[in-house]
Amino acid sequence: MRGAIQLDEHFDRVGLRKTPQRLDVLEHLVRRPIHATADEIFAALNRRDPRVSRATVYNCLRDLARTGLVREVPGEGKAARYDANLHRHHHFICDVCGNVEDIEWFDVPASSWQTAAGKRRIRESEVVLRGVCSRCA
Amino acid sequence: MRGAIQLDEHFDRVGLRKTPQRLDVLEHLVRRPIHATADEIFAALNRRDPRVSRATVYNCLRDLARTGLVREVPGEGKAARYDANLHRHHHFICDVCGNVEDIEWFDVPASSWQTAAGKRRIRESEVVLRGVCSRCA
DNA sequence: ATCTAACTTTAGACATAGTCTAATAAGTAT
DNA sequence: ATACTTATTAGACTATGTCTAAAGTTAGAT
Ligand SMILES: [Mn+2]
Ligand SMILES: [Mn+2]
Ligand SMILES: [Zn+2]
Ligand SMILES: [Zn+2]
Repeated sequence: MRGAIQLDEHFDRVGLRKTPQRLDVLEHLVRRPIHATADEIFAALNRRDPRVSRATVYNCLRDLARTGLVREVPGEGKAARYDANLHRHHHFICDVCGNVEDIEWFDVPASSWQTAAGKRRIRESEVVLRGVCSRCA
Repeated sequence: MRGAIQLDEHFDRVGLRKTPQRLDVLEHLVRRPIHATADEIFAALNRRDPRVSRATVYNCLRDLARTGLVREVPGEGKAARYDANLHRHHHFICDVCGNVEDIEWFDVPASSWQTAAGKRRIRESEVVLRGVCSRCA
């Protein structure tokens, strides 16, 4: 889906260099799809290589997000959570443990929000489901 | 809708005192329904009465949220935004100016998410619409 | 291959957002 | 009035995020 070739293309297209740090941040998000915070990523990468800096993790996330390789997940927590799952999907937030889980994409038809949206130009609609996850049930 | 009597009842029911600070925080959210941050509320209240403390604003928001008089709005910004509109409604976030606007409630039918939600027990589903607001268009 | 300019990382200072503590103030019960 | 509970306050403290300047790295030109 997003192999080495497409990554080369992407970084080339958006004018960013394919650095080890950027790949490490991206790989962490891909391999542990738990919608990690910047600090969780920093802790993991810095444990394996103490030279990696906090600023770099923030820089990488900013650049990866700006160019569309990752996205920020909406939610109430105080630390931003990131997502490398680029398939269109929604999110579920557990009332008990706070974990953020992916929900397979389903469409909220324009007919639902058309009237309520008025003159606004709608680009996308994401659903945030809340409740109790299967583990906490 | 939420007059003095219901407020008395509410504070009584949840075992909180109806203090001036709590009422001021609540009133600010009601009268300027722009989904303000804690710091925006603190700045406004502190300007009118320099004795009001930052900690109190955070304490009030925490207590009002815990007892259901206000709620936190989902979004990517780094500061939490609060909402005293207790009607069920969705939100729109402008790509350009970042303003958070209310969207009249519409239902995302269970049939939409039932399959994707699996074993999770769903309590509510909120929609976050994104695009360009009427002012930025 | 070397040079050069642009890009990136890094440490740490700085800024913003939020929590906690201990003292004071305000309300409630006896 | 007194004792007790709850709430507010200032400021210390923690957490999250941004910025700066120096050093490291890479791509492209010569
Ligand atoms: Mn996701
Ligand atoms: Mn709202
Ligand atoms: Zn859970
Ligand atoms: Zn706008």
